[in-house]
Amino acid sequence: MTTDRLSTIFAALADPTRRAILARLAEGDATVNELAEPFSISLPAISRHLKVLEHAGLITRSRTAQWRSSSLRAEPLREATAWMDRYRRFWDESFTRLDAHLQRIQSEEKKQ
Amino acid sequence: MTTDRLSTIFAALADPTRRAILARLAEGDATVNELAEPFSISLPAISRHLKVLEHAGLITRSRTAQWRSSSLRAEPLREATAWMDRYRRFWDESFTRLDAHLQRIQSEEKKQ
DNA sequence: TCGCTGTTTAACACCTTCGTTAATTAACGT
DNA sequence: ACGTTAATTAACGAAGGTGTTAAACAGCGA
Repeated sequence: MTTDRLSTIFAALADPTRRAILARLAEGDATVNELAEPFSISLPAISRHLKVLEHAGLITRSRTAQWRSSSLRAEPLREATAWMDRYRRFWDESFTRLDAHLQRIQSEEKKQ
Repeated sequence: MTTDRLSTIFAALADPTRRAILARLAEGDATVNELAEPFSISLPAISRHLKVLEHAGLITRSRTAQWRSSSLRAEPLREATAWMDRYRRFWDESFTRLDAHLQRIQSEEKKQ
């Protein structure tokens, strides 16, 4: 149930191991072994996580010799953020103030 | 596997039906029946989606008489956005410019 | 070619998620 | 009390995610 892009992105982010991998990649490209090192899970498991991230567009992969290097591609996060921004006024103070300001203007316009 | 807050939030957002429900709630509170109306899935299914959203803190629920009204509580989206913001420099142009600016300042400080 | 290192694929188990229908609970109105 | 409306819980099945170990594949280097 679901193959839309946003769902894929959010699903990819819904795993702490994958988020940690992204965090690691933010510091620079890394091989599968390097990425696996901090975790107590097997290499095949990491390999699958990388496949999920790649499928979501959150990483790209290149190979040199027998090493496969992953690099961060955070553009999908922009999409995700863009979606969430629709709800910003429900939490963001400055947005609330802006909203109040606009309402004030509106009600003043009505008076005239 | 996983009960950390951020995972719960992202997992909740990884479903298009749930995102649509949030979109609907952005226009105002609604009962379960009202929320179910646009979808071709059963009421129990909607009821569970609401439970997922509630568990993620994305909605709160109140009851009056036999109706249970849901209302949006987007604060968790702020948390999610906050997490993603760490990667903003990987996609946002203005961030790149800011980054370049900061690096310029830093390297100039080193010269002195 | 052989062996080593790095990584993926295969096969399996387990648990969770998502949907269904049927039954139950809750509160209202008569 | 009874029937109706609103919503949830129960019980079940299909599908998918995550992890494991063992086997396979890929590329290097002697």
